Order: sequence, then structure tokens, then C-alpha cells
Amino acid sequence: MVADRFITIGELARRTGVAVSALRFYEEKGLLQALRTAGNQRRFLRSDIRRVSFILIAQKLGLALAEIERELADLPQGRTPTLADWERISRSMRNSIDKKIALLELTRRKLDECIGCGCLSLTKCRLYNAQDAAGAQGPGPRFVLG
Amino acid sequence: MVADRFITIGELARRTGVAVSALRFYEEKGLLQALRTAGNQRRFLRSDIRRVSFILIAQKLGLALAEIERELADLPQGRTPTLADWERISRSMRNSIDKKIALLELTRRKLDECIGCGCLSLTKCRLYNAQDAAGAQGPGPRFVLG
DNA sequence: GTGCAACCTCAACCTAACTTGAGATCAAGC
DNA sequence: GCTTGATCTCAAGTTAGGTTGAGGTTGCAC
Repeated sequence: MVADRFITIGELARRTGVAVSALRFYEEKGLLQALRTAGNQRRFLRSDIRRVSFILIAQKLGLALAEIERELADLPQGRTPTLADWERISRSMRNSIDKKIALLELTRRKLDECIGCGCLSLTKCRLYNAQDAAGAQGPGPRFVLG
Repeated sequence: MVADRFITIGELARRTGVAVSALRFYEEKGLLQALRTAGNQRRFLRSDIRRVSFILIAQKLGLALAEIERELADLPQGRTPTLADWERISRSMRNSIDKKIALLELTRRKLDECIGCGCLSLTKCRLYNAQDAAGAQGPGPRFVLG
């Protein structure tokens, strides 16, 4: 007799805190795969709890579902992420967090220069011009924000 | 003869780089107000260029249109932001940027602890448990992420 | 007085990440 | 074998910040 390695969608929902509708949505998006009973009900593997964990953590780190799917798709056939996978992926996540922080810090620095200036001028404001190739094409500022 | 203080929506679009459709959308949302000609065409004030600048900058700083509207609504009747307004508003923007950075830094710190751990466990992972009142209610983790 | 670009409204579409509801079926305890 | 809760599919709705298109006017120059 095979141990009951399979769980229902409701069970998976209870174990992860994710709504049933969301799990179906993830399946539709290819982030999860389910077997079907004779009566067409989904049956998940216990390891899918871990897979959902991964999705939740990655989401919390700011990855879009499509990106998460890409990461998961890189894993050999439906395998649950191992330690090595997780290390690779989490380093890449760290990288993107670093970039977000750097961008926000740049913005903050520019904003600081801008407080008390208040020119709000499309031609002069450093908030606009710092990295955009702005102005300088005909009269009046155009297509200012990249 | 009154100087032509009024500009068309196309002119406003050209001067700000914002699409005509977006300007109409902003008007609909209450961020801009327009006069109408006898033939029902919109006419904006020149000062609305400045108003749109403000919207663009605020957006770039990560404020939602609804928040921007609230800021603009605090100004006496359709007035364009003055230096004093801008100072107040930009300080509050700076505050929200600070918060975003702080949150990202916290996440990064937790992620660092987590790289090389790879447990991905809903019960043990620090990425989950750092600030959520998680676990500890019955068997299995539930409603884990706040 | 006409031609044409710019303008008008209104409805529908777009992405992301889901939720909600209707109507039908399944699984399991008693 | 029946009841009840869990599950199924499919369509539509949600929020944000718009864009696109159809079908119809306006306004200005020649």
C-alpha cells in the first residue's frame, strides 16, 4: 500500500495559508502542477507545500509571478527547489533588491537637493534631468521622463 | 485684448510629454481642471504645465495618483504649488521613501541570513517569522504572511 | 466655404494577481 | 443511499493607470 503522498487543494490551502482560488490560479499559470482523480479533483504532492513556500517568499521579495515561474521552470521537471537552487536564486534576488535600494537612494538624494528649490521646472529641475537625456530638442521640454 | 493665457490639450501634451489621453484621464480623476470653449474643447491655463510637472515628479517618487490628488486638493482652489507647498509635500515624500528603503533593507538582511540556509520552511524560515505572529496555532503553519 | 488636423465622448481593452459567483459534481460519513 | 462539505469549470469583477478605436465635432488656414 502506497502511503498517502497526495493532498487535496483544500489541504494545501490550509497548510500554506494561500486561498484555494489562488492555488488554482497558480496552477493555471504553470507554477504548480496537479494530478487528477477519476472524478477530476486535483491532488497535489506533499512537496508542493514547499513549492508554495518558495512562491510566497519570492513574492515577498518582490518578484512577479512570471519571474518566479521562470525560476521554477529552470529546475529539472517539477523538482522542488534544493539548497543549491535556493542559493542561486536567492543571490539573484539579493541583487535585484540591491538595485531597488540604490535607485531609491538616488531619488532621495535628488529630492534632497530639490527640497527648498521648488522650481518644479521641467527644464531645470534636477529630479528630471539627472539621468534623462532631456530637453535640447526644439522649444520647450519634451518627453521628459524616461 | 487679453493675452492668450489658455492652451489646448495638445499643447499641454507637447509641453509636458504626457499623452493627451493621460491628460484627459487626469482631469477625470480631478488632478486637473479645464475650462471649455463654446465648442466644448478643453482649455488649460499655462500654470497647468507646472501642475503636470508636479504630478510627474510625485509619480516618479512613487506616489499613487490618488495620493497626489490629495496633496493637490489641500491647496487653495486649483492653485499651483508654491515653494512652501512644495517644501511641505516633498518632505512628506522623503519620509515615504525612507520607509521604503528601510523595509527593503530589512528584507535584505533577512535574506542574507537565509541564503545558505535554504530550509524554506514555513515554520522555521526567518524570512517568514521575523515580524509576523506566525505558527503556534494548531498543527501546521497557517496564514503565514502578513 | 472648405479641407483637414485637432478635438470631443464613450466604450472597450490592457497587465497583475487574484476573488466572487453560478451551477454542477464528487467524496465520504452515517 | 443520502446528505453535506469540498471540489469542479467558466465567466465576470476588482484596482491602477492608462491606451485604443469608433464615430462625430471644431477651429483655423487658405
